[in-house]
Amino acid sequence: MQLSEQEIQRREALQKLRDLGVEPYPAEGYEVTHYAEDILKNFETKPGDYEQVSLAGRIMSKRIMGKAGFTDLKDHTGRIQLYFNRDEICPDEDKTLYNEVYKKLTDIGDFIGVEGSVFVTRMGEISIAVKRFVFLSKSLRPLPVVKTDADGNIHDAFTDPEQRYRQRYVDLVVNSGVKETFLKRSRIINSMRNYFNAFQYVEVETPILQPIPGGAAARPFITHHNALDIPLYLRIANELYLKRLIVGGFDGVYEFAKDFRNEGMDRTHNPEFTVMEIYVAYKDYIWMMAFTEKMLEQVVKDVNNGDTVVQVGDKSIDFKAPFKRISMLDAIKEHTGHDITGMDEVELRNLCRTLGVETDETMGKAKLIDEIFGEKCEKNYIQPTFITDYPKEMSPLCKRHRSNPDLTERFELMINGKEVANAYTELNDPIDQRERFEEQLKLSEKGDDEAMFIDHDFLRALEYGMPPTSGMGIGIDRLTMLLTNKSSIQEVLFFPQMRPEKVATGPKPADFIALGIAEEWVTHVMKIYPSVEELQALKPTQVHQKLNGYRKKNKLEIAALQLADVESWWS
RNA sequence: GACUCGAUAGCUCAGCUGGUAGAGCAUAACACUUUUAAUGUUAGGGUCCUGGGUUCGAGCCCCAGUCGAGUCACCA
Repeated sequence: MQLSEQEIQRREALQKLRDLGVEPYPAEGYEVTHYAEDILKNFETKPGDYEQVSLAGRIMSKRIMGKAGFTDLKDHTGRIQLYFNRDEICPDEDKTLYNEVYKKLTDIGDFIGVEGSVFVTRMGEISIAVKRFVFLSKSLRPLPVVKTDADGNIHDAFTDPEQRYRQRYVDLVVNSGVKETFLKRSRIINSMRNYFNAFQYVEVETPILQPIPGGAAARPFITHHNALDIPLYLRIANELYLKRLIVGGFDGVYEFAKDFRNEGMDRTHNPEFTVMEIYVAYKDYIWMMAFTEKMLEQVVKDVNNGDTVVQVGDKSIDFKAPFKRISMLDAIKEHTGHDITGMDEVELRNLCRTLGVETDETMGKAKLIDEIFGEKCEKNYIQPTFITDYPKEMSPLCKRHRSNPDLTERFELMINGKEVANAYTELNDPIDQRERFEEQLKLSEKGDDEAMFIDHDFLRALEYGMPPTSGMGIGIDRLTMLLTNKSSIQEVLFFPQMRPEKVATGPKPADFIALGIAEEWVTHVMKIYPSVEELQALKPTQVHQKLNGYRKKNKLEIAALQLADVESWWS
């Protein structure tokens, strides 16, 4: 491994610490009595509470000035300044702890624990006068140093998205605000969970590995189970399992589920993503609309200091319930001026041409309508809006509309021009469901690789009887993007999927050690012979002389090689 | 999948018709007892993403590739 200058220096510092009897990676825990945020917030009103404090965290910056030095410590609540005074740290003659250990052997990134008292510097900054400090963990790699000046300008920000996503741990340490996004994500999920639990609905877990990837139209990931010797799919949805639970007698079930879809990746798509799905018995989609808008209003209030208005880019979005409701056909009428009620496929195709919406031969009636909606209407719904009553062919798991057999009882919730939630009055007629699956099978035979499989066990469950049920799914990643004002899904996933990093293909010391070369020799051997192959292409005598010559020339403090040793590298 | 842009020191970035690489921060050394992006002086640090090509000479020009970002398409 090729170490940079700074990495070598830190390894040397590590050794010096040990030489001085300081353990850089102690085994025991460290007792923390206070946190940075608490001290900064409350010291001035109750200074008496902070005469003796103990904190632990990471060193973020260091400013030494002779016999005193300032260090910024970051714990999980924030940053606070530490004041190290030489004679305070080292009251006796021996000043090593200050001059060596503190001044030279602590680095940005190290974890330390400090004890001391809180005071205010002449510059007016609340700080900790350190009396004792210990190493908790030495950092061997330099962190990027991001500085903020008095006006709040950020200098030398760590901005390269590739590095930020691949090394999220670094991003979290040095970039303020990143952690807040993820804390908010957690609060969004907690708020939703609390809302459901208040209704006594039950949080459940259903299989991620599924023999039939059902519940949505998407290409799945496939894997193989060795003992059963069958293919298994990573779920693309959990809908069919949650409905089985409704069949089994649950009144309401929900799951925060990771789903997996083997499709393209971009700003709004990650191969694995989180969806919350909820199913409630004896309800329909009308009820579900009211349930959903109240839930979202509550979630937004919970994460937004009680406010229902969220700033997203240059738009203000108000989550105050009730949301606007409009049927898909009315939406199209509103934004295109055309009433498509009762139009057949030919008429729709002509309309698409008139409107400049691209079509192709394989598109059926439903797909054409969807295309018009997606092209002409979707982007207009900035404020939360329920789009209702979708064409039947688009929704094979959704119940036929009570007053129009060509439509289904479905809604999607559009916010900021994008779909955030999707819900149905669930289809519970097993005969109808079987027919819909069979239509999907025909699509599949035509080559649609996203058409749904027939799940016979699910049909069997429906045949035992499922109560009228409404279900709703909401994309947690996309909701989080909205509420944190992020335009990329990668900003709301800790570890977004990335292409694997290229591994250095160069030779590894281990390859040479495997030949029997002594460890002390390996780095030198590698300097002369970059690969095992190049070394072994030569004669042992030649290598033997060359290496011993190298040893002499560079005055290496290691024993000369014997020819027999060198010869053994070829065996 | 198509197009556009990017990859140079640990980090952020500069670089010239094509003539062996620069700055700030970080690092090391010295000075300095309350600093605020601390400061001052000095020093070290680079396979200029990879591989080919053109050229006397390539970080720069050409070709191919890798990775990333953006736009579009596809997908929900």
